[in-house]
Amino acid sequence: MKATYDIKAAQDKWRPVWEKLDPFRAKDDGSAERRYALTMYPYPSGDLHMGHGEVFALHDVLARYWRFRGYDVLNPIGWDSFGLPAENAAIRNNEHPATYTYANIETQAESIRRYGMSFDWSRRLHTSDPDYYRWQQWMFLRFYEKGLAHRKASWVNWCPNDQTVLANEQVVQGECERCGATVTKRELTQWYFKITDYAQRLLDDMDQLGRWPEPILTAQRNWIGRSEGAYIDFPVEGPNGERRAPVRVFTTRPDTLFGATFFVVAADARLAAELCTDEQRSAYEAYLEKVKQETEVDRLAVDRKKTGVFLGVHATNPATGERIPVYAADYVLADYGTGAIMAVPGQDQRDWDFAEAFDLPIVRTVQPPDDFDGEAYVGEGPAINSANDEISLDGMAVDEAKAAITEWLEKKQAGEGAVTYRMRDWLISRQRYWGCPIPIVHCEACGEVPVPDDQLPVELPDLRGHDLAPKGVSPLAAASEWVNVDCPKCGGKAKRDTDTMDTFVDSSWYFLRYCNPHYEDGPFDPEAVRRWMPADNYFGGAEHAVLHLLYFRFFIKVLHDLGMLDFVEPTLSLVNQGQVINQGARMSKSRGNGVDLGEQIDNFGVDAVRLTMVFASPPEDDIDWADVSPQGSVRFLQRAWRLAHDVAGEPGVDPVTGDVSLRQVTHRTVHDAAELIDSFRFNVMLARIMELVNATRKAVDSGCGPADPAVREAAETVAVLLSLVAPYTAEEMWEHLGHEPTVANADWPEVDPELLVQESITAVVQVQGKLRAKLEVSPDITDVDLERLALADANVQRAVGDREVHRVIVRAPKLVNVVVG
RNA sequence: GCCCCCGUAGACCAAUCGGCAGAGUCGCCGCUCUUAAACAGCGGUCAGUGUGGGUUCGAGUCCCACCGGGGGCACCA
Repeated sequence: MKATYDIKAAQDKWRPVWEKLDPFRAKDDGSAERRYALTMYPYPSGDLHMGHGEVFALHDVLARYWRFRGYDVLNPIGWDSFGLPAENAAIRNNEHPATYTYANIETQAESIRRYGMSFDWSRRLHTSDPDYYRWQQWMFLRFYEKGLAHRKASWVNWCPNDQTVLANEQVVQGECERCGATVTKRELTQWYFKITDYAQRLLDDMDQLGRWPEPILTAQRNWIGRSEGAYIDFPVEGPNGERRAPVRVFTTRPDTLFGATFFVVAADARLAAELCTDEQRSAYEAYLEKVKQETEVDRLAVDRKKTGVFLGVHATNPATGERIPVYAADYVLADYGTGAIMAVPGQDQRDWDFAEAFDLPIVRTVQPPDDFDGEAYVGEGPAINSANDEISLDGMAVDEAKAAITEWLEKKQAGEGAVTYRMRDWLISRQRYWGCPIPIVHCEACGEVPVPDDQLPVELPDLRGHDLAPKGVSPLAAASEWVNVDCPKCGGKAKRDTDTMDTFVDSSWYFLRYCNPHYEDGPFDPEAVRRWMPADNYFGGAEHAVLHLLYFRFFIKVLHDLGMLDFVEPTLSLVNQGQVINQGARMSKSRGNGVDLGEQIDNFGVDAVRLTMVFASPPEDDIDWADVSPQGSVRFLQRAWRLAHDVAGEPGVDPVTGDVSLRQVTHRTVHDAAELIDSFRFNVMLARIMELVNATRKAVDSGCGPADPAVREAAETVAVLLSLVAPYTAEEMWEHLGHEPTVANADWPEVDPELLVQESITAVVQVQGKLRAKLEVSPDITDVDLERLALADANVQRAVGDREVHRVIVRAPKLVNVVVG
């Protein structure tokens, strides 16, 4: 029976020691360069799950590594503790959401501690604490003063299950991102943050995000959806020829203006109702009623027939002077561009479909290729049918024609070049209880009145259980004592705003608060933030690509513009960990393939689970738990530990007299591990540690023996490197090797550059690209010498035979390639 | 439909600048230990890189097309 250690005993033994020594508290005293290691804070739903296990294990490698390298590391943890699951649980169990929330936080905190994370617990925060959301209300008021938070009436996404509105970002394929219910539309007055004002800067500043994953940047670019084109004004006249106010459209194809044969307004846009004549009123209203019934899913269905209704008025095409009919239809969106389009069936398939359904004329203004047999032609080609008395586009390429017609429109004051974005403003109102109240009072006399700063926080009233049952309006509306207040301005009768903020507002600034979480003079301590931000790395899931990861960028830009920050991006480095799946599929109750983190830890120990998480794949790849072997991780950790057990030399011995070949492996491993961590290749780093363990084992058993100073050096190196991933095992090793706890305070092994230099290197010799010989050469051999050696080699000469040597490519000291005729 | 990422042993994954396809792990096979088995240890095993072209002295790596998987956007004018 080989010597082993008991991981469970080690877990119980070291936790109190670490908590006493508390080595991971950020010093923030200027004694070392600062690094901010940020990881997405958890939502307190039950205990930690496998996903937390992965992201925490990965994040901790980096945080512990930076500390080893002498940085003063800020590695905080907190909880995203407002949100619907707690509220729904409270309704079910007739209790207060706080009860469920804070109980889960304690459960998770305990699990995180057991998991051996190097967090600085002194900075812990919860977004549901009044101390936290107070400052969110304060920032909301600053946004409000700048016109960046405002109320407007609009058709909004409504989740009939959660009984609340949703932001565009929270609707995925027409379904609620949270609960999966089919989203419907409602016309409501809601609070918005004007993220659209920042669309261009959100795009431009991506240049700074050099260490963000490309897929996230692409997703954000798609989401923002920048389009270049032009606004064009169309004069409108009523049924008897009376002139009406002109209507502006946005188009990306101003070059096709001559082909605009009709005009469409979004059915649900106010403009449609305004344009509609009395004769067409009932037809329009019937149509609008039908449109309103449609869900988002219906609307997005493919191969949908085009529908619409004539509004009784005509527009005039400013290029052709022709009267064209104006329709209302649901294929035009009210809140994109101007809510109205010029329809060019010749160059747009949607318009083509509508033209066919309503028997409208089709004029091509771009010449399709001879072999084109489709309907609308959207490709490149020379303009045709595009001339009037003042301008002719005929013969021009698309880009040239766009520029020419835009210039003409601008000269005629009938339009202008323009850019629009697909992204909409961020809808932040939620008709639910467990969130940050919006600090606005609605006064009968004064209208919207901000709650004065000195009356913050607006705390949530004490509601629980059935008080919180969804009724389509916020549960806060029923708390009459809370709702009815005196107007802060005139003292008259007023009511509090009863909506709460989207919890993505909470997560847009928590990392600023971490820098000094007990700061009392503002949402964050500007000096502390200057010292720590932007975060040096952020670990978290890719599911937030166009949610949190967009919102927090927006928030930082606004705070910058408010003069509160001197940077414009929250972090320049982001890593998205993959998901932990099982048997090729996401874990779920219905599949019955769930894996419980706690059970895995009970079976294999914390260290083996963490090691498995880090070793299984590159951080950004999914881990299929069916493909990995926590038992193999246990085996490796025992092997590593056994090295410490076998070391026979005394502590403090100078390793220089030790076995050189083992020392070379040790030093090479330390050197490479640093580079691998810097490039987030943690799985490869672990492979290198395993290699070192194997080499040391060999040295002990059949090499220099357990008493050689190089063996001690190697074992100590393994302990330090391994502590990044397996802190309990590393601590056991460190103690066994005769050192005081904690290994976290050990010095990062210094690399001796001389031990990285190899005395000889294997050069390969190819003939016609095929391997023919290997030569042991000095690493600093010259091209000339290497070529001579290679050509003299018997195998090479045989491969060359009597053919003529045309060319010899030499890449000393690694390779020679002989090209023969 | 448009855009992005990824395809390497039975599985998970390595392979700095284009330069010997294999570091590590799992699995499997054999041996050692054991009364036996498990555990553990030691040794071994298998691919020419999704397919087809191209560039190059040389391609897993660069380029093009296609196939397969994952993701984003999508009636956005």
